[in-house]
Amino acid sequence: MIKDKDVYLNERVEQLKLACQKQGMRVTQQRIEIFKEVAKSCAHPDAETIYESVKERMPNVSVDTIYRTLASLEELNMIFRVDNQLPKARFDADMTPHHHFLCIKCNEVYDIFLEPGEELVLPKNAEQYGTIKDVNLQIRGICKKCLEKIEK
Amino acid sequence: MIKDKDVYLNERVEQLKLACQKQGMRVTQQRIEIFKEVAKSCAHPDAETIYESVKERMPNVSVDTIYRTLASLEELNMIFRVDNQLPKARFDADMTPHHHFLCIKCNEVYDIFLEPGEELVLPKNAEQYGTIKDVNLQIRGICKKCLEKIEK
DNA sequence: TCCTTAATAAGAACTATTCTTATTAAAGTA
DNA sequence: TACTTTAATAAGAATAGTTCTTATTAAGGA
Repeated sequence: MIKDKDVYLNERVEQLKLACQKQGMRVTQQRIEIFKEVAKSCAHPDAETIYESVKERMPNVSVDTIYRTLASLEELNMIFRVDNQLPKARFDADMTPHHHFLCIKCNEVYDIFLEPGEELVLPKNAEQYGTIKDVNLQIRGICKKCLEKIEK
Repeated sequence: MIKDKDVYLNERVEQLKLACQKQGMRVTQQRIEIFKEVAKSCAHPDAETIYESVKERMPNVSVDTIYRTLASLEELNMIFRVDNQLPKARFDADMTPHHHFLCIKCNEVYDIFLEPGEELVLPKNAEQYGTIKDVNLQIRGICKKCLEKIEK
């Protein structure tokens, strides 16, 4: 049974509200709009993109609020920053464990989900360095779309 | 038989010279010094750190040369950029395949080498996204040193 | 409804990096 | 070895992404 996108989004917004209350953080309109913008995108948007979209609905929103809010959403564990070597930070609101394929041509980020039962095996001596908080597999390459363009 | 550090460094500098010649790039003093600085460090230094060190031997070296040279060394496949979520890019001259443990407290980067015979298993559907050029496993956590500090 | 203060808007400031331009030096040639 | 060409450099200005400062607003408890 496939969950409706709006239902999913509403659920996540409710989670955000609860998380805010738990942390004594206020549930502001900006926080909700910015979170929704990340949560409904599958493009792993950067701050500027989020700013442009949110501004359409909230014309007075400031760039600073975007950055500040993204940082607070990160602290609340509602979104995370996707590792990349580009100057702009990119964000992802899908907190289910997954990895990423980054295209070195178009900078698109694709999600890689493990198949059921599949599990990422860590290097044997990974734990000797300290307490592991987060594991991230980045696969860099040229995506199918770009490969097609090159062929032409 | 453990290879002497200086021997290793000289070997790598020779590789750099060959790579430059192959690409029609000039073997400049700056290129060599900057490369050596990255190659002899195990701290995955950032551009500023490299600049400060190189400046001791070449007082007139410019910040721009550091960045430009690091980019050209990257193109020559003599160094690479370590993924991280911090504002400063960090560099690694060890091109043997390995992964990283990043401490979220002190920002130290530790190398994780696979044991002989060990191999990183990629997600089954990783290849469906395109041609893979590079695979990178980042493990984020709190390093032993920082854990000790916290205990005290 | 009022009050407290966390969160915000606006724009200045900052930091890492890149660009511009005149100068230097690598390396091929005479 | 000196000469020539031009890639690479130094210096500092410029830019891009992000963060800070301060006055104002609004969330949410009283």
